[in-house]
Amino acid sequence: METKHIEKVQSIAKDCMLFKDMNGEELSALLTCLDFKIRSFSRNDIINMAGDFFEGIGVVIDGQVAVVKENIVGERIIFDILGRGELFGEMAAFTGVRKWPATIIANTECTVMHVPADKLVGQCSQTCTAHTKLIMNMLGILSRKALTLNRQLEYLSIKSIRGRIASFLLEQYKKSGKTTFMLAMNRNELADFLNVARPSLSREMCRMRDEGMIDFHRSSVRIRDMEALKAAAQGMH
Amino acid sequence: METKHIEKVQSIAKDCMLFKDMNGEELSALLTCLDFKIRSFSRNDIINMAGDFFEGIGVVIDGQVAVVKENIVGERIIFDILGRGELFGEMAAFTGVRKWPATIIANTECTVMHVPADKLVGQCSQTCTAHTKLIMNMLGILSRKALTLNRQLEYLSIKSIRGRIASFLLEQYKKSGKTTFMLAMNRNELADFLNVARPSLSREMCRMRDEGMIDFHRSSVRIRDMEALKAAAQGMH
DNA sequence: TCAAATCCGTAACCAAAGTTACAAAAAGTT
DNA sequence: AACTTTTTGTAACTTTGGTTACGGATTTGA
Repeated sequence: METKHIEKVQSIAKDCMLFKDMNGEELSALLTCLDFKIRSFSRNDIINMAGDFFEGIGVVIDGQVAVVKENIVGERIIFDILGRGELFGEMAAFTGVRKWPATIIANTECTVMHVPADKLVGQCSQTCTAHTKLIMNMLGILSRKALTLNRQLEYLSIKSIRGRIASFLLEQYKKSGKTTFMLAMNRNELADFLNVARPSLSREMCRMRDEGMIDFHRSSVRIRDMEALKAAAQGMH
Repeated sequence: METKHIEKVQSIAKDCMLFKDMNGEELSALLTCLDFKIRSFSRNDIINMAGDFFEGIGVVIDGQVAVVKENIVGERIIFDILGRGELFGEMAAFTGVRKWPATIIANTECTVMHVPADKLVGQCSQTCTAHTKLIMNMLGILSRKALTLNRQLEYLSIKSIRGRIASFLLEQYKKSGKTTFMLAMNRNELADFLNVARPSLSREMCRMRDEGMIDFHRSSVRIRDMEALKAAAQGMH
C-alpha cells in the first residue's frame, strides 16, 4: 500500500459513496486503517469468482466491472455494471459469508481496490470520526443496492418480453427525461439483462416498432406512443 | 409509547436481529430514544401500501406479515413472509426514499412496531452504546436482505418451471436436512412465489413425480432421486 | 483500405408454459 | 351428517418465447 495508491484512492473519493462527506484529513486517516490492495485487470478477466474465498469488498477505481451470475449450462445474467467509485461484495462483508455470492468480471480494462472485511467492521484502534461516517455511508450504499435488486426483481417478475422491454424503456425515459435516448447496452447485453433470448428480444422490439409504439436504430430509441408503451408495461396488449 | 409497549418490545428482543447483543439496560435506554408506535392488524389488512408516505421501518412484534408487489393487472408476487422479530422498510430508511417500495399485508392477525427513519439514522443526544450496536445490527440485516433478494432473483432467472421447482425443493431439503418435508405454502402461494401459473406448477410437479424424481401429497414432499433433482435445477432435463 | 470480427434483424420450427374449464378431494361450517 | 368452500389435479387449446441458422450492416484492427 504505497503513497501512490493512496493518491489513486483519493482521486476517486469524490465519486465514491463510501467516502462521502469526508474531508482530506479524515480520508487519509481512514485509508491508513483500511489495509487495502489495488490491482489492475484486462477486459474479461475474472476478478472474483462466485464460490471463491471472500477476502473483502471491492471498489472500482477505474474502468468498468460486471457483476454476473451463471449456472453450469452457461445461462448468464448480468446483475449490474459498475463504474468508477462503485462497490461490490458489500453484502458478503456484513453477513460473515466467506464466499463470493456472484462473479465479478472486468467489463473493460480496470483497476479495483479490495478492502478486508474485518477492517471495515472492526472499530479501528483510535476512534476516528471517519470510521463512523464510513459505516453510515455503508448503510446508504447497502440500502440502495437492495433497492436495485428489488428493481431487477420487478423486471423478472414480468412474464412477457414485451412487458419487460416496455418497463425498461419507460425507465430510460424517466431517467433521461426525453423520448429519444441511447441505450447503454447492446442487444446481447440487454437480452441478458432482461433474461430473454437475444433473437426473441429483437423480434419483439420489431413488433413494437411495426405497431408504431417505438422506433429505433441500433442503440438509439424513440418512444412514439407513450400510452401504448405504458399499457404494454402493464401487460395489456 | 407506554410502559406496556416497551415491555412488548423487550419480550421479542431476543428474537430480533435489530436488538442483537444488547442487554436489558441498553435496550431500555435505546427504546426511549426511538419514539416508536405499535399497532395491531387483522388478516389481509394492508399495513403499508406501496407508494404511500414512508414513515419509518417496521418490526413484526407478533404474527406474520407478507411483503408483496403487484401491478395493475393484479399479478402479485410474494417477496417475503416475515415473522416475529423481522424487519421491513429498512431499505427505504437509509436511502431517503419517501415512499414505500412494496406493499405490506397482514398475513395473519399481527402486531407491528414502526420506528421513524430519522430516529434510527440520527445520533441520539447522549452517545448511547446501544445506538452504535443498533447501526451494526442494521448493517447485518440489510446485507442479509440483499442476499435474500439475490436468492429470489436466482429463482426468477431460471427460465423453466421445472428448474424453479427443483431449486426450491433443494433449498427446502437443505433447510430441513430431510428428504421428506412439509411446504409452508399451498399451491397457489408457491405458484406466486415462483412466479408461474398454478396449473402449470401442478402439471410440472406431476411430471416430476411420474418420472420418479419426487413424490408428494398436498403439502408433504419427498425427494426420491436427488441426482435427478439437482440436474433439473441446472436445466438438464 | 481491406479483411475479420461483431452486432443485429429475420425466419422456420418446436418446446414450454399460460388459459380456461371442470371435477375430485379435502377442509371447514352449520 | 350434509352442505359449502377451498384446494388440487387434469385436459384441451392457444400463445409465447427459445433454438438454430443465416445474411447484411457496422465496427475494428492490421
